[in-house]
Amino acid sequence: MAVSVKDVAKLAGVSVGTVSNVLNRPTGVRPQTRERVEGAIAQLGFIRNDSARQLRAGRSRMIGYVVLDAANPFFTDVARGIDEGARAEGLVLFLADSHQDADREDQFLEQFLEQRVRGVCITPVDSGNRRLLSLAERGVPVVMVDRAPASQEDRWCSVGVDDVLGGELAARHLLDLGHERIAYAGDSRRLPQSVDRLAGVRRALASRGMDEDHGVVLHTEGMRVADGRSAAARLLALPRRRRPRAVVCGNDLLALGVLQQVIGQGLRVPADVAIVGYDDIEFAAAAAVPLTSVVQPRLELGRAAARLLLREEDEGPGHVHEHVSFEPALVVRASTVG
Amino acid sequence: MAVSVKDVAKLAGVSVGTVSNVLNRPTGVRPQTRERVEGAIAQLGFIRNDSARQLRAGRSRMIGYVVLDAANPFFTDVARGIDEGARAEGLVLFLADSHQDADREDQFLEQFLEQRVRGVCITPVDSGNRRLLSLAERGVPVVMVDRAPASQEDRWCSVGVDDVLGGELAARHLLDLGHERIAYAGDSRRLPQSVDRLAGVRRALASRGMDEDHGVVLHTEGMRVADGRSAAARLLALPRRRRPRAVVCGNDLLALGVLQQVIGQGLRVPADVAIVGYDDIEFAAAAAVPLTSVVQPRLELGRAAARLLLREEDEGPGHVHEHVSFEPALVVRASTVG
DNA sequence: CAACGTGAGTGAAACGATTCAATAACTCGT
DNA sequence: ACGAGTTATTGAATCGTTTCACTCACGTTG
Repeated sequence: MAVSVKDVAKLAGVSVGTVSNVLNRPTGVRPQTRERVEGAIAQLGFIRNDSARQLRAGRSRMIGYVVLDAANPFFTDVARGIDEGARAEGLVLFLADSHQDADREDQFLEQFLEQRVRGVCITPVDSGNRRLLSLAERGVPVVMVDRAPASQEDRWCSVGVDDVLGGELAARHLLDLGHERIAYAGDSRRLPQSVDRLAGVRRALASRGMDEDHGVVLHTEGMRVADGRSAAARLLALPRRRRPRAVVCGNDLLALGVLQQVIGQGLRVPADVAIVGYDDIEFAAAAAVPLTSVVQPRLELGRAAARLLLREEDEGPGHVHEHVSFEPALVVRASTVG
Repeated sequence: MAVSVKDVAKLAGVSVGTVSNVLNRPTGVRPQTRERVEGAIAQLGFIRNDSARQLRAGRSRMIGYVVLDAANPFFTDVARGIDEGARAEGLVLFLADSHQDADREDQFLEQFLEQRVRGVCITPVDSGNRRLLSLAERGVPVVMVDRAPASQEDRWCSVGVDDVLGGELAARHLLDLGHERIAYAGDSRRLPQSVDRLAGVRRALASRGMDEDHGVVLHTEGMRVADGRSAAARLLALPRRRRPRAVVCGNDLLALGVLQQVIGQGLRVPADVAIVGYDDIEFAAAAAVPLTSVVQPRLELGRAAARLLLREEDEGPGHVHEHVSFEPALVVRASTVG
């Protein structure tokens, strides 16, 4: 049924070696022979079997990117950046959505391992994952995406944005507007990004000599729109006096959820509640009240990840892991001023 | 370097066949032997080489889904539906973003072909693509997603929503509100979905005895937010008298773009311009002015696609292609009434 | 006790492309 | 016309798994 190089060789009256040469090193095959082979390929509808190639080569041409939530435009933008870099080297990007679930993440990593991927980019749920270590130990390039370089992390490369600074920018902006109490909404029990952003908020408060009392933490179960709605519900349930009139959100999806809930309750933004998002996704500017948000250079993040991955692959065992960190910036819109 | 079954066999003191049995048919291996093998596997950190398995098996365990725009939440939701179905059968979903570019689409299909995927779901840019036909001819299940069953299309299965009806619902709603002129924005030069939705708008106009004059078509270059902004700019540039005060958009991203532009010009929605979107993505409800939109059952669409794909694979050559069509519905929000 | 079954394990062959040392077929210069 | 040098082609070996016909050792049975 399946057409193989053998069939092509037979039809063209050459050896399999020659067919392979036509496929991989066309120069070095006499034009006349080449045409004959190409004719046979076309006539038979031959298509290379990638499994066989990979088996022989000992590795594939894929790289994988495991994200927390494929429905979050932030990650698709980063993916675009990685894809650009990978494509230039003839590699193909395989996107995997962990839905912020450690088991799924593990499954995907297992898949990647079995597929002998060339490298893995990941924004992990569980960075202590066995297989992740396993990958790294086997010399498969692993790049942590969207994580600021962890202290002693010498197992892999990373690209990230300074999340503490991002949180601080957001909070300082609100403090400058005169807010005395600031809430932070995010999944800070599980995601380091959220932990850092919260730390930034606290740092801003501290730098103005304000203690813990001025901050309220709204822990969420995830970082999606629905989680934002429920966080806002909890916020609004606080006694009026102690309720912060400003919220920093761990990402824009949360912010959109908070916004919906707040408006739905008949309150006004930013008059009654000011909101700062994070990521500045395309929809942030188009929201009911355009969102003030912390911008991250998404495309650059992806490009840098691809660059690091390729470099590690290139350098082999002698490679020294690198950590690239970008700076966030604040975009001010109507959700905080006006 | 790489640990293979051979190494495992040697360490466990059994033959490679037995190792394979432990891996694939654990019952039928004496517990004592099995433990020895499993021990060796753990000790050596053995990991199956999927390329070799696939080569031997003659097929992979992947299915591919080629979308027009991975940043459009509509597609990620459909993907989730497909993923559900595929996962249940032990298959892995591979997402590919064509960016509405025929060349990219073709590249991905080539990849899939070489990988010997088990099936392909696709929302095509170019449904006449050679490789797509090639896939189908080779007996690889192909499912067209988000396309109403084309007339004589007997090459593959399809799942879709009645786009003509969707367009009609949108337009009828506006006509009921008293609008006399209706604009349609979308990439109707390339995307059949958009062509159909436009046809629906026209049908609605015709059913009220209104001729072509009452419709204005704003052709866009794609279906993203930026395309919506430029379409709106063109709309607003029309002489006041002839300018429609209602727009049906080919999808919600376009609608969000239109909304942004219209508001940015200081006009009001829906007072000055009423807007209807399409898809009802999560962000539609959270927009500056919550969008009236045509809902499609995204998850069901994906699930149905997976079901069709698996059925075709199951039935083999005797399979008769099926076409599943869902009905759209309208969700009315503030962008049209209020 | 010979014939038969059964359960456990073996090992060579196969999957399809690539590689590479070994030819074969040329062309030159002398 | 001979050897050296170049270019084009060959085909066996290889990658790691799975499969399957086979062996072997033990009962069971008539």
